[in-house]
Amino acid sequence: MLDKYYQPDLVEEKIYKQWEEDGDFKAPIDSKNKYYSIVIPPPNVTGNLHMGHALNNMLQDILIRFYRMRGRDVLWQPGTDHAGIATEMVVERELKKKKVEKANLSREEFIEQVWKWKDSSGNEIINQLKRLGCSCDWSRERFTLDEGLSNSVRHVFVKLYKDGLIYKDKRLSNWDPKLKTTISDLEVIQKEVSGTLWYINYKIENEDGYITIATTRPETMLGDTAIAVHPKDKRFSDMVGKFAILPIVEKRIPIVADEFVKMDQGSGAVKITPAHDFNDYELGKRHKLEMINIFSENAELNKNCPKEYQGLDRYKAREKIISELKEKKVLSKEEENLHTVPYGDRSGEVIEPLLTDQWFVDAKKLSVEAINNVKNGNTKFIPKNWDKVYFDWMENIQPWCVSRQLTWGHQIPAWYGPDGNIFVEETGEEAHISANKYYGKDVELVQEDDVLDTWFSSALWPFSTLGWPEKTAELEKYYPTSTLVTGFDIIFFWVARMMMMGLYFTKKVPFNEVYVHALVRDEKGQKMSKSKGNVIDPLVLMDEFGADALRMALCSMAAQGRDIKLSKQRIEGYKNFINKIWNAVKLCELNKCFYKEIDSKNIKNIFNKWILSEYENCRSKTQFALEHYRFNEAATELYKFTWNIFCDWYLEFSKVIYLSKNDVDIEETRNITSYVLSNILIMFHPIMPFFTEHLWHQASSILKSDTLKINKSEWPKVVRVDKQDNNKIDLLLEFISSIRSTRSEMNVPANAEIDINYSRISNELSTIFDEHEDTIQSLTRSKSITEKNFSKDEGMVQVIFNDGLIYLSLKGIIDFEKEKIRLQKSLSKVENEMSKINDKLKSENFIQNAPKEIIDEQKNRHKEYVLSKEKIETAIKSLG
RNA sequence: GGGCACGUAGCUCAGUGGUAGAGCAUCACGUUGACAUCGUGGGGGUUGUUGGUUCGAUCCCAACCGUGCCCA
Repeated sequence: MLDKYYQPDLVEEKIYKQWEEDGDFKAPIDSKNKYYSIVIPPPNVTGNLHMGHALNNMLQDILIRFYRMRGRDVLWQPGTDHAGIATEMVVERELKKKKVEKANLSREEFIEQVWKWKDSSGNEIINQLKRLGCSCDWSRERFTLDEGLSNSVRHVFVKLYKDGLIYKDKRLSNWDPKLKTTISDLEVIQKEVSGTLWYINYKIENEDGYITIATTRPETMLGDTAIAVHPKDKRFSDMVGKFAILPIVEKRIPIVADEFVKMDQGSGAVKITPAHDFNDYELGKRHKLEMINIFSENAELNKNCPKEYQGLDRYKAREKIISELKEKKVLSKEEENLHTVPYGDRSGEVIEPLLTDQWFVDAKKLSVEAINNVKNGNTKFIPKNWDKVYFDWMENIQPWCVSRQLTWGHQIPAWYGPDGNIFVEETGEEAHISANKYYGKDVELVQEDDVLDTWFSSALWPFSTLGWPEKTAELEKYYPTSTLVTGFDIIFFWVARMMMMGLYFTKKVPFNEVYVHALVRDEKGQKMSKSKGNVIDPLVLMDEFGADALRMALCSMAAQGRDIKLSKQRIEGYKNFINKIWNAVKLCELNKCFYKEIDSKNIKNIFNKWILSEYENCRSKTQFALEHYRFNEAATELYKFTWNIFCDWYLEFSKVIYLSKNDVDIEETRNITSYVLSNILIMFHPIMPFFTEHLWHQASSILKSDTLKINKSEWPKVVRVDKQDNNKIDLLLEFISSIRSTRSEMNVPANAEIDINYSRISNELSTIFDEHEDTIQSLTRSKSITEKNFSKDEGMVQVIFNDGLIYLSLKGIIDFEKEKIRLQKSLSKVENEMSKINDKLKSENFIQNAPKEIIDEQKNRHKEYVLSKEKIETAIKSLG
């Protein structure tokens, strides 16, 4: 006998352990079934499970378990990435606590510290994924910095370099002065902030006049090398070609014309600092301007500035510049101004565009195939409209800066000779061989200090984790992966880059389908963030409601193209649902249900036929939904069937059968109940793995027992049942509902037994009364069903029902005034509907143009309403 | 500025070219041998606004209003 309640905290861990010990998640390599594979979006080693992870991984787990049950050879490849910046920040913080400064450690010493940290506290998130129930093949767990993956990274870097797709260049890139590294465009967040727009007069050389420029960053004027105006701007046309004198520095700079300048902004003239602004940089290249770098790596002014400014921080410098300009009386105006400022995603620091030597990937060339393969459908986005986002970015792609001035990561496999010549090879030995060839003698080489962007290694994830560049059996069997499940926020960071790398190196797309899911927000629709304090911790929710309830809640809300606003109440609702199933199983235990394969063509009892056909309807819809990533539909279908059909109706019907003396029916009902219940649990298993597994063992006597674990069960196959008599059940359900509704409206106490009377009913209904009297009595709490004409003396109240005349005898209970009001209300409802249909049927346009089925349908509805109307009117009249 | 979503019951959300649904909340009745983590029933909607296409629009189209996100 089952316990009173399901207690997730007592069983989840044990169940998971068992699955793992039994190797249930292991990807088969040798068998020859169709495959299904997913690579996990590798969470960052420093990470903790947040709601986004929970949704993302739960959806993957549903797909993985679903296809495993459908007999596919399944691989869910797990792992983590090394998260260069994030990890360095964490470890630096830890070291500081021990009074150790990173700067005092050698590269090797620091890396050793990071590995130590990773081994002790790095993989927290993996355990959290297990708590969620994720059925990854943990024996294949990978880390972007492990040996195999590092080999792939080096291999790719060298190949791209030799193919001319990676190059080193001095270019303007985003410099994070706090982390002292460059970051890619994608790691820069543009924020709108209010600031000041300063108008400064630059004197024209050898003239009395001046030109007024407007700037939000006056401190950069120390690096100005031109002033630009729009070529069509008449205000300045006579100044173009002349020189202006840069205040403070007192240096002559040209006034140039360029279409880039916006005439209606500021004064119409802008200062140009090519070494510290992306637009100015492009303009500077067009006009061959000098590029003067005025910042150090801390964003302090360097030796290219006047003495008194050197060493000043950029904001201090700004103040000093302003006061000096005021002194010189060349500051003509200050204006409040909204403008965008770039911030570092990780550090939160204002980013400084800086001219530095960096390594770049020629993404433009790689993007061609990446675009084509989405256009031709080799990779499909689901929902489809995400391909627009993908195309938009891909078509405007910029060179990808992949070098980082960090320690933790893949050190770039490039070596410098004494004269600075570069040798890019997979190993130091190979670099030496090339160098020796080049110099004709043995020389000392120094390896590049910089490491690669973490996303560079993540871009190889779908194939590097399978052993590439070796030709492994895994790669052969499971690549291209079937599906990638991810949030839209990393389409650029990750999906796009995997496409480029995958296609270049394997000549195949890395995944056939990309399912892009929503963002999880708080219940007010706000994005969850630590600073807002509105973070809902999935671990806390799992403690409170169990992993399954959380999974079911997320699943039923995972509608395509819509964000999820998660509330506790919703999760609690699914906890209750689990309890409902639990109790249904308990009832089946009491009724001695047992599992046996069924012969669907040979079912005798009408209720059993009916539930099987309802079940099949649910089964096929659920399967379809899961095949098409309609997670919420799958959850809803199963929920509705289980609660509103199986429990609310079928189990109630079955109680009546068990009370009968019909042994054949009882036997069959026990069997069918068990069959349906088993398959409900199997279908729920991908969504709610723990409690379905637990029940499988706890209630093994009544459930399908050919597999020891539900985990190993097969997804149910189609069942074909005779649906001929389903309309009888429909009529019965409708009849019972009408009686219940009338009882309730007449305020008949729920436990009072009543008499049902009828006259002038159809043969169909008459048969139902004959065959299902017990059921009707049980489900309507009535003690008799008798043919009898209306009699006011017996307190008869008419039931609003389409067939015959049905009355409840409510002698002593009935309140005639109340009854009149009730009937009037029904009447006006009916009249309202009738007039709507009447209007339609009267319209010639409708009759001429609408399809025949629709017209017939409306006519039928009309007929039914006419009957109801007559009946209600008679009932009202009879009350006097 | 460009682009993409979204606007349906008090709340959170499904859905459909022909009777608009669910969960939660709410109200009434109820502890009958699975379940009060429950049962039965009720109330609650001008489907953001205005036009257009159509016999018919909540659904398709356009504009507008409002909200959110992405890109510049």
